[in-house]
Amino acid sequence: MSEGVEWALHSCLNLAWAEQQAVPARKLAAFYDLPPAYLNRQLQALARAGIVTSTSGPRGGFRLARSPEQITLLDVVVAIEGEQDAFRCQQIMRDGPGGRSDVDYRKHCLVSQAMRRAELAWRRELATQTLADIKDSVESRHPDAPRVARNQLDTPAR
Amino acid sequence: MSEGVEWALHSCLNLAWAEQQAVPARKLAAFYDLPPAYLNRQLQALARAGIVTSTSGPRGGFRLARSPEQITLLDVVVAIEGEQDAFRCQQIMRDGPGGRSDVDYRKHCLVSQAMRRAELAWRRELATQTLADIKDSVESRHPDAPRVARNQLDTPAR
DNA sequence: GATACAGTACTCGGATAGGACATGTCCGAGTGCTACGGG
DNA sequence: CCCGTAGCACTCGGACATGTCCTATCCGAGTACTGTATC
Repeated sequence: MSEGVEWALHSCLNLAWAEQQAVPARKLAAFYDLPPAYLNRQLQALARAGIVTSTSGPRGGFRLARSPEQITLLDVVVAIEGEQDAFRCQQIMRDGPGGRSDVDYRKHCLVSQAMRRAELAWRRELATQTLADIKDSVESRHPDAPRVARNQLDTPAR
Repeated sequence: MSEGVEWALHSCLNLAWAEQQAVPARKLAAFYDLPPAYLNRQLQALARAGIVTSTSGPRGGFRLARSPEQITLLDVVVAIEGEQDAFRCQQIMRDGPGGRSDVDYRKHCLVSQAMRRAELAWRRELATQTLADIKDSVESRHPDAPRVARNQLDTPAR
């Protein structure tokens, strides 16, 4: 799995703490000392998925497109990794003895079904947890986290 | 995820139907029209993991190292994909504000914990299902599957 | 006929290329701010 | 003092290199079989 997922999740948390203030990729990258241009690329993926909105120009940047309660971890993972499952059945049974080309073995092959069951368990777990859940957990353990984040992210007064 | 996982699972099933007769990689590959040398590589990984045993020379090949009841899908996946998790925390919080280099954020970072929860659900589902489960399901749905497999895999009498 | 032995064909195992995707970087299009000049 | 406007700095967005891992292949080491010659 791409490490961009980790970056995206932490960045979304920071965006949540930034309230609705637009934060440029440069600042989100500086927060964890990440390559700014590359993080920008991941944030673009989040924008395409409708998780964040982007604004160009000065005072521009990214902000959450909806409240953290309505953003699941699965949303973020899918935005970065893509829709397709990790295990994708190649339907090799079609070339086996008795294989039919008019059968969709992604549904009928029992190996595929078993792997899909595991994949669904994974997705269900990710879909259960929202960004707000993690945010609340962090805040209850580190009450000053929001203040620290805002301090780092807010544009310094000129 | 590597497609070698799919090949390995189907090949293990075929090895189960071959009973304890050694089957060379060439025949397992011919079963689904796969590249023989590359499948051999995957089978080597299974051998290193102790899932199958290998025998060189004529009448040699691979056979299951233990009964299908004692081989979980997780065993096969780990043998091919490796031990490490799909999501591996890079501990970017170490470079963030208040980050400590003496803290293992793979355990303490809540993002990492949430991702790990999902990963554990996935692994648990894979560890629950054994090769025997799939084998029995296939046999109950296609009673002639074992015979077809043995027909294809057994060395023709000379 | 039984046996020893050399040759052979077959198999795994690891070393070796090729290609696809993740990673990382750079520059252009667009936008809002800012400062200046005029009314 | 207020307003319009030109310039500018900043941001995203996509196009362009680089590295790493999956995919695929080939050849050598080892082994069991087979056939033959000998006793």
